[in-house]
Amino acid sequence: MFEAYTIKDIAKALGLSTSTVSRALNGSYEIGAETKKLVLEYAEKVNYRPNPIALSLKEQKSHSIGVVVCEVANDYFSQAINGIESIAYNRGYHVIITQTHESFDRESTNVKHLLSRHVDGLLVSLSAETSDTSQYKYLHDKGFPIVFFDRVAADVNTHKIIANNFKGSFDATELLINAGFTKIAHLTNSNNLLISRERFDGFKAALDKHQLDFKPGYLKHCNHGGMIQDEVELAVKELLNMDERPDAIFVASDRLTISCMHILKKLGLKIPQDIGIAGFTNSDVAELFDPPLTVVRQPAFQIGQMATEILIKTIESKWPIEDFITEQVETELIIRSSSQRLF
Amino acid sequence: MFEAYTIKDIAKALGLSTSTVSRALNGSYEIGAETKKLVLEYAEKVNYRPNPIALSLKEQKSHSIGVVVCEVANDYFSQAINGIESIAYNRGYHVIITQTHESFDRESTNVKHLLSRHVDGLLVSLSAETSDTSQYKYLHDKGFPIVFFDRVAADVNTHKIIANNFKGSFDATELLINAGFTKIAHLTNSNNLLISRERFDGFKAALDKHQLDFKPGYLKHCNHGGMIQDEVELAVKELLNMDERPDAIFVASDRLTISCMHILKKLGLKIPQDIGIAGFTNSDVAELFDPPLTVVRQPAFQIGQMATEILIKTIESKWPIEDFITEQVETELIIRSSSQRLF
DNA sequence: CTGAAAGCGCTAACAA
DNA sequence: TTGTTAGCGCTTTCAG
Repeated sequence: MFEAYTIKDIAKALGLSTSTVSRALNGSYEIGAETKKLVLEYAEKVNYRPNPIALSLKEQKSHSIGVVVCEVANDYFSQAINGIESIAYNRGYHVIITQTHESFDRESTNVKHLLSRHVDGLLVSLSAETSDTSQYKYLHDKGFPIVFFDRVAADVNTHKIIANNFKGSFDATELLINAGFTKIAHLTNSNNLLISRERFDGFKAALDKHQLDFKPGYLKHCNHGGMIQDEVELAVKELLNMDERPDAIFVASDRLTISCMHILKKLGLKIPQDIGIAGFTNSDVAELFDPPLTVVRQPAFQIGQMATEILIKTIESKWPIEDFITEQVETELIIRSSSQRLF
Repeated sequence: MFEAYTIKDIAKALGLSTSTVSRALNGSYEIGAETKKLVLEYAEKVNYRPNPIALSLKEQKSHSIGVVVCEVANDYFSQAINGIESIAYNRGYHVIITQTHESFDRESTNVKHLLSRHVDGLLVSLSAETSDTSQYKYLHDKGFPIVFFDRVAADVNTHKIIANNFKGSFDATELLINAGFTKIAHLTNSNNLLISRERFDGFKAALDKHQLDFKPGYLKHCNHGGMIQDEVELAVKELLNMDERPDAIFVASDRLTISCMHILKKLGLKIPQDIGIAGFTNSDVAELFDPPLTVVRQPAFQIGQMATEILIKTIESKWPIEDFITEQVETELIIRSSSQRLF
């Protein structure tokens, strides 16, 4: 079961050469049917498994893919990783996960580490701090397979899988507007991230459509993506202390949404009586919140799967890829009572 | 940055032999200070990184560890994996994660797969369905490094990291009793799992201490660990339909606790007015629930770290390990309003 | 149809 | 102190 039989063992046992055994195992045609059968049966009997490390060394491929995300313990990313693993596993790749904790330095280090591990490709979701994407550009130009998902680099022309952030944001904002909220604040991640900008655009477009003014003071960026509780708390307090206090907040990032809820609770605000809330999150328990939370949910599992499919296809492509695709998937707006206007 | 310089390249460039370069790089003493400096400087300059695959082949070690858990998208396990990664990364190991989805067959397949990948050791948390642990016994007897965490195999004498399930359970149950609940049901995972039995024992001991009868009808097992929503729903409904309906439920597993909350909400029951609740979970948002949920929380991150430390120590031990340790860590009881008696 | 041998990158025993 | 060489498991020319 776990003793490693090698090709050599088989060759010796059967009085053949290693190359013959190798050929038999790989279904080569230039081999006698007899010998082939013999080898296959014996291999089966001893439960022979080729040594993947030897194969990797030979093929100059590690059969592993590197993943760069901000955090594993995050609903969106744990679901995405689930999707990544599910595909990778079936295709014979393993997955090396690294976390940036929203730091650009750690992101760079992780990428270098993954490369030194000779991963065959990279699945990347940028850190909130990242504005310099030159390392990816460099690698991509060299022909190294990279697929971005969710937090993509606008200026690297490779494969990307993203949600329809504009629409997700637009719909949620419009929902708040239709519910009767007129002073809607927007709490979002670092502006470095394209998703932040797209989500802001959706937010803004909904305001425009309904002839609501956009107040710059209503826009708050948490540049550490909610990693630093105090940063979020400060932002929320600033919103609440404004002369014309917002009557609702639309939050544009998973972790931020949760942090925001914690802070509003801590401050003793009633939702939605004191303030309405809607936000991006993939939490499976938003329904259980007090009050149940209106959310924009992304198909994280599928996004992980799609990104991995494309990455592996790129890795295994015989030809240099020229056409890089950007796949966009739809978000889902789940309406609950946190976005009802009750005052 | 990503061109792979090899020892051979360095040797050629410097007019040395590969072995000299190797020795210089590995800080061997049997080498001239001059040469060493030369090599190191050049290696630094071209950013030489040893090929881990070649190393693995040579050392007959993959520098990877296999992880077997039921699910990644689960608060407890995603936190544990976070801990696992944090240690493994620093020690130069990578982590291959596999999921059982609570199926014994998948668990067996995963273990075989990991072995064929030549992982150097295994970090295992059993599936709810697993009662046959012979594959682990077999491997362990062969000297293969295995560390169990959380859901351990009682009959395999290897390293184990577990929470103090008895006490966690006892304390939570006693809390419910002290709050005034007298008819406390126990919703738990498959009895195959030692943690289920330990948690039941803690539950039972608290009842005994307070002279409360244990009603067998109040004990419900969900053998699929909450993976099958209908199973949980049936169990909860059976409890609610009993002649002497329980006035509280103590839930003994992360996923089950969440499922139970979903179902009670769906059935329109008010917590804690209609029924009190406390349960094991590592959710970071239990505070936001309606009502805030009283939980038993495990130090999942640390458990992951400890398990990985011990596994790597075992892997790297020069001597066959004889003494296998079982580390027990304390749980934390976080008291919130779901366990208050309001009727 | 089958075997011998080289080579993937690296280490280590053996020579010099 | 340095170089030569074999070998880790496998595939793949090149001979036979």
